[in-house]
Amino acid sequence: MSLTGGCVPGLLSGELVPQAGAPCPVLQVLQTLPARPGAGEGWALVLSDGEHHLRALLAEGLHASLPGMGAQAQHSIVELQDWAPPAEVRGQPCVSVRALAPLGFAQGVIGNPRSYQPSWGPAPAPLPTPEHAAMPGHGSSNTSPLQQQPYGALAPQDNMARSGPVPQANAQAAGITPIARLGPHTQHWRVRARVTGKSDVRHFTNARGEGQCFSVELVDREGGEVKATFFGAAVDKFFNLLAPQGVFEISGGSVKPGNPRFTRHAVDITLDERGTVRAAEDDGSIPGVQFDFVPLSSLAELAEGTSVDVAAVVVSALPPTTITTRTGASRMRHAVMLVDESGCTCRLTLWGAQAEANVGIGAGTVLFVRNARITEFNGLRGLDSTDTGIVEAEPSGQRAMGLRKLFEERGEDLARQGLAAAGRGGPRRMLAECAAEGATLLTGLAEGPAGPAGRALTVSPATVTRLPGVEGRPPFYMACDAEVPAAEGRPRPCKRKATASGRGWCCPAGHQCATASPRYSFQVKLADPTAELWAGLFDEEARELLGVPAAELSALWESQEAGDLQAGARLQALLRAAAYRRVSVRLRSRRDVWEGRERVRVTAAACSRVDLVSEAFEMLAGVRQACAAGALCAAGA
DNA sequence: CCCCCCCC
Repeated sequence: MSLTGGCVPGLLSGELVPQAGAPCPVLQVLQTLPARPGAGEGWALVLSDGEHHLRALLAEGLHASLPGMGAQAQHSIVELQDWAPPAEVRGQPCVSVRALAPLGFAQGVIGNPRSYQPSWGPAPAPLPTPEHAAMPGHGSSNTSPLQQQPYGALAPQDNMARSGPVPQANAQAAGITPIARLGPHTQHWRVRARVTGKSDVRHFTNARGEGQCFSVELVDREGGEVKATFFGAAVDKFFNLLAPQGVFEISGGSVKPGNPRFTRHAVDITLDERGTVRAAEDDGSIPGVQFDFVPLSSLAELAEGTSVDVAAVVVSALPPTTITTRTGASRMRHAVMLVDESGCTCRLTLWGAQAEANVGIGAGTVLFVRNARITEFNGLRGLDSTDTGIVEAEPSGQRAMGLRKLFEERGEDLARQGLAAAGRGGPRRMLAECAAEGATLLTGLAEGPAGPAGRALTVSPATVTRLPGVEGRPPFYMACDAEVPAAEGRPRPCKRKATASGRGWCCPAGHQCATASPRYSFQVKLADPTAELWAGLFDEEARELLGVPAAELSALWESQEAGDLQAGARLQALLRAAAYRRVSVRLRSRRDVWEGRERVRVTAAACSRVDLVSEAFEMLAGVRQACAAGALCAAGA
């Protein structure tokens, strides 16, 4: 079983029609999405023939023929059994599917499917495959609209004469260049586009002196997207004019290849004061903001810095804070934890204007985020808002409703894992890998700028096989309550080990306090099928494991010391309940010197009970990968 | 021509 290579152009041109007795086109589901993000009418699919992809609308009720409309259907292989000729939906040709059947699953995306629109890209257009030629209705495949043009060879007027899967009903107004046809050296272009994102003005200093710029994200009626950046005097001329959601004709700038580090598009536009921008009539033919959602589960596989769109619900949020940047500027920051239907959680940090515009978001808020950047902190993947991105809070539609339902059903559960969630967003490791990381540290080879510390690795599940007992050293210490200035925000407690001194407490930092607070600190033994490892747990992680705060346990401990047998029994019960518990832990190895000898200590940066639902999703993904050994497995196998 | 920085 393989995909019907080359059938996408046939489907979009209307040349490929359902025919009794003919083989059905076989396609891969790249994405499932509401037909109109935010408007909630039925479902659409992005389907791929391995070379190109198209949007397909599903007839009512048809989504039930797929194994699931969330993460489950992604990458599945389907057979199109019946469909209507292509029609234009919001400026995009779209095939309406009347009947389809699932055939199986594949591991990841097959081939390198690209947009069906004629493109100038450097890679040669895929040629029709033999299968393609053999498909009924494909007799004209040698007139593929995807033949290449050299860079810059395409003058705007050529566009009109060129056949292409963009229906001629889309014929451009005179002199308008489709964004999709902007090549890295195209000159004399004019685009008519909607502003879907707009940055603030950025001031900078470089070799040429002081400068300023701002950027807008644009989409045109064919769905082509590009970013335009205005420099110098063009900022004063056009910043106020270019209102978000407005439609404008823009020309007089230069087009250059997009640097994938800085843009999600193939080319970038830059304009100076010689550029022109004028407001154009908004006749509704240009789509609004287009989201291209990816599941949070996919973030682990994407490169850091990649720009993505996500649809998710907030399960917990820290209060927004204002931080001072290295350059002394002040900037609002709002970190929230997201979950989506893939079952994965992920941090999202909103910055600056995006944070200010959304200060009210919190647990239960559904967010559609466009153009979020994948970042990593302490080895944990997360998302940051970007200046031309979009954060849409509480969108309408079916997808948003699904997320609200997810929050209602599992929100409390997920919020408890909250910002301490271990395990999401990075590949999962086994304990043997953590042990190996520690061994490398002892060689000194792994020493990075952060000193003798290894990477934080997520292990899930690991089983707690040894805990402190009720005899000997208590599993907590008395921490100094003195307030010390924090890097940002409110002062934090000193937390150093305090010793009783007269009526109060004192600590190695020289603080004298009336009170001190118990905090957990103890070692546990963890086991998984590959290794056993001792790891240190501090207050928050230990509390996750034991289920009670250190103050409660320390009170029992002291009563026990005073001979209270009942307290002793309760203490024992608490510790026993945590034994053999399965946890997700984030472990970091550090090298230090103790009693003259170098050693490696492992501490838990996060610890939470294994989340069975997330676990199930990941196991399901593993089963699929195993099934897919070659490429595919039979349906129902 | 910016520029992915900002914070835990």
